[in-house]
Amino acid sequence: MATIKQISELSGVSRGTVDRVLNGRGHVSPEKERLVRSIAEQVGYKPNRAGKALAARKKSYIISVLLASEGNPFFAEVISGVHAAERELHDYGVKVVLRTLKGYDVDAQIAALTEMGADSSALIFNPINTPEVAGKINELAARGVQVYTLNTDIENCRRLCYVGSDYFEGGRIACGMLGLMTGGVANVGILTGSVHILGHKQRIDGFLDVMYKKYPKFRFLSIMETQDDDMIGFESTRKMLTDHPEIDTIFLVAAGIYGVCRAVQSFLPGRRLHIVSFDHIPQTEELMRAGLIHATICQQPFAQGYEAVKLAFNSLMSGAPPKKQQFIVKNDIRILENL
Amino acid sequence: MATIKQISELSGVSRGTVDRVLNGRGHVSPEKERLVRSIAEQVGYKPNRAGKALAARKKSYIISVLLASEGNPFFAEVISGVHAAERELHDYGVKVVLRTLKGYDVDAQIAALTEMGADSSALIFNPINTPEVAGKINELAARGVQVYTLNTDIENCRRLCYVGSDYFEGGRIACGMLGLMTGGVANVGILTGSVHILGHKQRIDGFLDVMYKKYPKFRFLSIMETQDDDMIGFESTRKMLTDHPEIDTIFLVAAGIYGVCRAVQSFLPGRRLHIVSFDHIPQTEELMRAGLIHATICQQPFAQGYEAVKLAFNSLMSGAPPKKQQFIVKNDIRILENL
DNA sequence: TTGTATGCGTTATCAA
DNA sequence: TTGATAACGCATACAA
Repeated sequence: MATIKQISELSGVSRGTVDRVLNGRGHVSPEKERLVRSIAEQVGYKPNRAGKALAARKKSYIISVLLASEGNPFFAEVISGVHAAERELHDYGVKVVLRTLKGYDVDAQIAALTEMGADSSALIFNPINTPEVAGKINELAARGVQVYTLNTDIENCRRLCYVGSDYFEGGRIACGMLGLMTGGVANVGILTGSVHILGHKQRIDGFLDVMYKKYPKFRFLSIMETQDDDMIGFESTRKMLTDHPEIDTIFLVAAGIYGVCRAVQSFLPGRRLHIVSFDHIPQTEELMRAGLIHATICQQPFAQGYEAVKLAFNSLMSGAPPKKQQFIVKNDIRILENL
Repeated sequence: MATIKQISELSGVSRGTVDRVLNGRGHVSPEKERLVRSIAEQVGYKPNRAGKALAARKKSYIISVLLASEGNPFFAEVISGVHAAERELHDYGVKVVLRTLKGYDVDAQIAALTEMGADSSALIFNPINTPEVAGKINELAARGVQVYTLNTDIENCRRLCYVGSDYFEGGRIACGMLGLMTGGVANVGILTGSVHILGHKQRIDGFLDVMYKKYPKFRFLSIMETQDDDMIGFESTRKMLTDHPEIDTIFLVAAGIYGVCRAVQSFLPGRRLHIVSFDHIPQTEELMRAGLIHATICQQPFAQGYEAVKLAFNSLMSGAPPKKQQFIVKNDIRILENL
């Protein structure tokens, strides 16, 4: 409602001084500082984003996005969301710079962060969960760069907000779906990406949570890793089905789903297993059309990319950090009919 | 990229003239008009929303939202979405005026449209599908009011865009879910709101589409109406279950779900039917916790309200109508674990 | 018909 | 330490 101009009139100081106070630029006498602050408080001053945006065009903000996404089709939609936000914010003097990395190499990620952080107002990325990366985040934050984590979070650091899904809930949903599909009776095998990856572990925890509380007739027989790889997934599944031919239900926690499904087809031909997976990539669609996977839990990748950029923008424009430390997108059940 | 100022410099005419041409205000000589247009074309002029917004603050745009929502809890989330967009756009000189009506009275809706249309730049509402309302939309459009339909569409009129779900797809998903839950064998009863309401009919069409193509062992035994009312729903269900005690699967197309579920409990105590419903209202949650309803198809009510307002805003600010005539939100499967 | 000046809210620059 | 002023892109009232 109130503008800087009004505050300057009410307090009898110039607009410049009000600006200096409100944006903490210093060089203001303590009395005036107090005066302006109290008046701004009274009138409930909130900076106007349109005005800020217009002024910002002269020296525009840069929001950098760094994704370890190359070769991982899941991120295609995340990137679409980033681009959509970019188009929407283009008029407001914001530049969005996107950079991708292949694989999860800590040194490469930190090098990229260093480079991008140099000229960015905000930095959005999917962190590798190591102390080195956390330290880098703190360093950037200390230099005034707003850091956001996307899709994956990291603990004990000064990131402003995590944008992503609730992996534990995702696992619970997967179990709930399998419960509905099997009538509550199932011999379950789990294929995860890696037991060391936090998100995968949380999905399994969620799955087991529902299983123990709600489905006493679920028997959990085996868990193996795919390393997010189709070949390893094939081999793991072969072994699992050989050791436990009574498995009729598979919980696919991560990638490598094509290899797993091929193994199912090869070693249990004609048998109809109940399979639930995560995310929606081209292979998922193919496997669902083939009737191998029956449901997949999605985590709104588009919204993740879009919201992360918008959150950063709003924070830059309003001057205040996000109110919530987490922006959790809803998990989304997909079956063939709503792929 | 290019601004009005730059175009004026390139073309050697004043900013005022460029403005007159680009916004079709007339009083410009044909030659200058052609000149300015060709240059604007060349440089790919797109008006800057921040600048427009700032200028608009002097005489701000009004976006009116009219919802036949009173007494219908489904719309609570739609309204939340409207408010969220309002907060977001507040800085850009836009006022959002919300008004609600009780029930679906054509005269009342038209009267409200007339009143709100008088001082609105854009009008968003869920139309009753009658020629009178269509005529009113055309009248408003002729007077320069941008009209958007929300949640429900209406044919043969000059509304700019429909924001809502795909009801046919919703029905297909419901059948897909029941297919998964029943193993493809079911005796189905359908309880719709009214066979005369287009959205309800489309959901049933979608359901039958999947049923005939994919589930040959589904037997469709009976369809009755609830009139969106719990008492009528109870009575209809009682009759349906008496006439067809073999029913083990219920497709709940619309409201009145509480009455239906109570009837199921009363007349088939202990029997576990497969029930799928639409939308997420407090009753739905209660019935799902009680294990009566197993899945519900939601249509992103929040996004509907939010996107409709934003679409109107973007259109007002960019001067161009939405590119798409429909903004279809995804249908969303919910089970107990992701309510 | 055309051009100019002013203001929207904010920021940056320059002068005092 | 302060204040005045110009600029961002657009719209409009007014002057020519």
